[in-house]
Amino acid sequence: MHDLAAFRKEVDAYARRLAARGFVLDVDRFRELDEARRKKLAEVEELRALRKRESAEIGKLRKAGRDATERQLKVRQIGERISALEAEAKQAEEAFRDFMAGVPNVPHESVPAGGSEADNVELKRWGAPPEFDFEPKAHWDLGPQLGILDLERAAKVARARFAVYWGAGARLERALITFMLDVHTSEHGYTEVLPPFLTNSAALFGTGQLPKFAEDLFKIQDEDLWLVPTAEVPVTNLFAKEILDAASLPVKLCAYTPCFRSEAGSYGKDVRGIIRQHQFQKVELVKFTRPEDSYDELEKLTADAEHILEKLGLPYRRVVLCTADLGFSAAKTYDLEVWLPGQGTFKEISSCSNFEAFQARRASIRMRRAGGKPEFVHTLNGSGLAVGRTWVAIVENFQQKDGSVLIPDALQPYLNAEVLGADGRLW
RNA sequence: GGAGGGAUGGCCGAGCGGUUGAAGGCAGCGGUCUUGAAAACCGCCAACGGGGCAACCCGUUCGUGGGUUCGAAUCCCACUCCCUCCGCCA
Repeated sequence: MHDLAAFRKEVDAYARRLAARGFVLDVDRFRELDEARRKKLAEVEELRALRKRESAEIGKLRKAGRDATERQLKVRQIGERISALEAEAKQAEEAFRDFMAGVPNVPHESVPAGGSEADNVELKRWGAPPEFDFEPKAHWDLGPQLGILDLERAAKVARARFAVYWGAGARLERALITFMLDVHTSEHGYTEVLPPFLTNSAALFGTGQLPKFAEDLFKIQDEDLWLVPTAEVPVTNLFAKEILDAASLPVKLCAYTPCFRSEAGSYGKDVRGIIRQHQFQKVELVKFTRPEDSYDELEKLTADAEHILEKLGLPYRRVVLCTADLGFSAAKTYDLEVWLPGQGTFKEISSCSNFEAFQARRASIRMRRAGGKPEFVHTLNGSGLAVGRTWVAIVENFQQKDGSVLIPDALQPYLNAEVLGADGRLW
């Protein structure tokens, strides 16, 4: 959601910036809806002011023991007109709000212009892709071979695009979650939270998944509850409708949750293996900052996510998304892409964004400086990291010729092992 | 699921249907005092929307949505959430 006063004042500038990300703002429609709404509002308010004055007069008359029947009749008629006008005003307000709710955030000035994801810009690379003296396998071959990944049985108990991890595979997933949370809390200063895995629609509106992207979500039947597509939703909304002390910012939270996505519209993409699943595990980083600090904090948050990859020795690159590839709520996004030898490509493993005040306005997350007025905070979040894809990256990057997988040093204490043997056991 | 109690400003908390946007306290801000700080004392302090260059004016908001009334924080109905007790249960 945008700052209405600013938006109204500079609609054309907003339209230009929105066009850069491929969104066509209907400026005429905006003006029409905005003016209609304000006109109705003014009418209603004028009548309400009149009624207020008249009612007070009646109060005085009656206190003085005088008759006010005539005035009462008159005010009753005003009341009827108010009711009628209120209904119209409400309708105009809703039409306007629906319109605004569908307008995405505008890209930050530092975001490269582009027409598609092909225009995203690589900013850095870390680590060298491993060299193999054999043909490296993809995880969808290696996992089942080791007996640690089972997609057939997952489809039996759920459906396609779910996974069952067995033995060392399950342990590896769990170790990664704990490892990531430990690093973020003890080395990067985040506070761990364990939020609900279901949220209501107000929370999803706050972060921007609703109303536009309902088809990407799983919903509980007959309840106002949805499975979380990312911990961003429950964690960002933790402070919805609150006013934080500016001195307490930035607030840095990290959370593990499973994430549930219907993946409607992604048919044919990443069909093999566990790259794209209806359920996956993720450790998420969320920050609430003062507006002037948010871009510095985005750099730090992204570096925090990168630190996990570096500790695990996984080669990756950082990409800044171009205007066309930006998500609905984001003003700027860095994607971290990990090298996957089985597929010979970099694959997104983390997405770190600054939403500026876009989510804060939708969810009403504010702060107050000493003695000042409430101001909207800036919100940020990023994966730190997607656990399932980290699992894939480890299995594919550290595979040996015999099918065993070397465990990165940083993870060894969590698995109490140095290698995941060709027999699927940890040694 | 059953019975009862509750929801008011950043926080706590009062509030006969008619200058109540709402007492009081805490916190915050400004000042007096002090070498400085604390204490004490004085003053200021809700949010959102609309209008205006501005001073300012108007409206809305006391969990949410309806209703009664000339007029609702205050009365009625429904719902949501929280607390206590009972039942069931990881």
